[in-house]
Amino acid sequence: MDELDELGNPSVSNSILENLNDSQKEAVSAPLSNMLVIAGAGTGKTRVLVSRIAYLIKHYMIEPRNILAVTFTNKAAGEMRERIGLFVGEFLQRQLWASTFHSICLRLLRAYSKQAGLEPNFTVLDTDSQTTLTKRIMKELNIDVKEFKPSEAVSKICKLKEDGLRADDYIKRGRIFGESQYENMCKIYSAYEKICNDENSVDFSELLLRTVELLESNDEIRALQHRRFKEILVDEFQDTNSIQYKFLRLMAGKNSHVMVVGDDDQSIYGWRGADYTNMHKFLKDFDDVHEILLALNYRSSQKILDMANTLIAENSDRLMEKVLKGNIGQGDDVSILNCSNNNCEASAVVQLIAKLHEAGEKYKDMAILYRNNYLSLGFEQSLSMKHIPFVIYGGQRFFERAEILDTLAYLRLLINENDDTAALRIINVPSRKLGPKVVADLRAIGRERNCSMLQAIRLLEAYSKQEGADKALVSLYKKVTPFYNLILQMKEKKENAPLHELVDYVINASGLHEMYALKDAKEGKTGEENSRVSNLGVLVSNVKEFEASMNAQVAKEATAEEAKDINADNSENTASDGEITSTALEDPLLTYLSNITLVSTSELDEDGSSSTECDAVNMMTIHSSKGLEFKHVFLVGFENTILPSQRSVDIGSDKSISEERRLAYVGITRAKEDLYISYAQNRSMFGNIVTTGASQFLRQIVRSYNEVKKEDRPFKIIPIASQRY
DNA sequence: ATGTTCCTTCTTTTT
DNA sequence: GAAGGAACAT
Repeated sequence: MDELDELGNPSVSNSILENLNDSQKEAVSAPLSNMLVIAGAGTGKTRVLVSRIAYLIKHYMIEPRNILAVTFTNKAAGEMRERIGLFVGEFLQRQLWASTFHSICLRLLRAYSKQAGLEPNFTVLDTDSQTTLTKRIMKELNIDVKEFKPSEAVSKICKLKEDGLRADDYIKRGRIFGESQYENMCKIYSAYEKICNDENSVDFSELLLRTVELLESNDEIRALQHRRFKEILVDEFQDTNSIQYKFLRLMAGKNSHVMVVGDDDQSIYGWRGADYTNMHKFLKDFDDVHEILLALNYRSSQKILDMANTLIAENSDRLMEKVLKGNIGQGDDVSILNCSNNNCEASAVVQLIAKLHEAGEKYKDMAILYRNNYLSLGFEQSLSMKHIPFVIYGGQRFFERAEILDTLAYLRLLINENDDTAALRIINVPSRKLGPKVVADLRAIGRERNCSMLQAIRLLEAYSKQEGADKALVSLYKKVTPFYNLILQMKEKKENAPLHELVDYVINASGLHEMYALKDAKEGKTGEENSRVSNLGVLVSNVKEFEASMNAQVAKEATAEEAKDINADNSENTASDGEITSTALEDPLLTYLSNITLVSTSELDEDGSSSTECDAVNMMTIHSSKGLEFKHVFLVGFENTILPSQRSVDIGSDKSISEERRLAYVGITRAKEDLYISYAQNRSMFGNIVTTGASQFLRQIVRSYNEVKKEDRPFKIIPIASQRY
């Protein structure tokens, strides 16, 4: 290649386009325009996205700071940044925004908190606090939390926010035909909104909604974003919900271009609002959309792809029919294991794993995928019995553990003393003899004076020093004094010590350490890897890690500032959005807490450590396997009532079954070389034995090969009889 | 205020 | 079958 660019230098774009196929090249090197890339499973979607960004920077000379890349998970954002760094170097990579919808909104809201109607130190409400808060509201409104579950109310609030409806809008809208709990929801939502505002906190959907409202109402801020973000790229576009779509439309200006990449066949989050028809809408709402299809699969053998193609062809609501074509050969037959019950399914799978390992395969190249978390149990036991190492992804998450949430509640209170939700969580944890009575008294004062519990205590402090103070109030103050002093001491520590010392102090001074040590001891877990005390330790080291990365970032930002000064001539919008980049000036605790709520999982698995390096069999739900690939895949519990789930069958709509079928499709397309699909005729579930049998999806696949000679089918069915191992 | 026992519930999950 | 929550007793 001796192509030269306009300046007569060898073209840098060649190295970016190297090793891409024609349609990938077309996407990466397309002219600056709006683009919809439909990328089937394993067709190099992320690669195209990363290469496109590199191409924008190196070929079109777009400044990294004018590029916004949106992903769904922090993990995906991190990977993307890393891979872009390989192309354009770390210095340029650091200037571009690559993060999740929620992180972007958080950043914008911090920068424009005043315009968005928030105090700058607002906190992000995690799911647990959100449910607790809602429960509290429902109890105060005398709504039966058995009949109408707080979690249902929470998801309703989320849905309403996703539709852009505030409590007032919801009340104005009135009840929709067939809508249950409308009157209750009106009350709950109004109260919820008020408390969040009073407590200066926002939940996840609020991050999006508030940003959308800000951009809609503030022409200046919107124009600023338009000037800044010339190129916007979105990964996993089939997973966007309506408010995220709205956000994208608002962020894109007349002269910006948006490139979205997605696969409607892999849309498996419809149940939480994702709407893959946004891909369709995109074509209508954005001008001159350049459409590109990636169908060449680099991941799986043809027989695996044939199974996947046959399955997904049954879906009638696809936006586009895609037939995945592989380029790594036919491969082996897919094995379908017909097991008589779940126990022999587990032993058969484990035996196969052992056999593969004996043949020299690595455990970490194998994965067991299942529809529901509880299905992992039998496989865990069988693997343990054979002393085969395994890692379970998902399950209970580190930042959702009680001991961690307790610690975080103390920390949140130090940042934002309006946060009654946090205060209520820990005022009596560990026990300080501050029961419901004391709490009710404090909240009564709070209501009267329109302030939070902590501020109520402060008022009490001043009041009880007065002559002739009310005895009941003085005794109330005496009761809460130790707690109040504890918080004051923590605040002092916060000012005078590094973050990790503060966290360590909070854990010990609060008595949480002692309390959880006792609990561990009772369960005989002292010193164990997963004990509560060790989790608290992990939290402290996580804070240390965060501090270290913050310090590194501050150093880098300083050099970046210098560089900016040097190129000051090209600074049309340097000053105008400078405030967004100044994360370094923020309170480190505030930054840490926001990060925690937005980042939480994935990097830290259930041990709280990043244990990716060891050779162990991977176990996870099909949902969490999206985007991953493994040499050998065991797709287990491929049964009626499980996949498709009973609930989706009960709903009875094509839509709900289609999503389950896509889920099965995602599972199948994770496999590179070997795919084993297993099902049991009988399964013991929740204590009793249920007859399940092969999934309707499997029967459909098999049926469609009825006319094909056995040796030409892409699969073989192997009966596994009940026997003892 | 707290410890005990019974009863319910039981997708998928990121942010 | 296990875990978390609510009602009940201490």
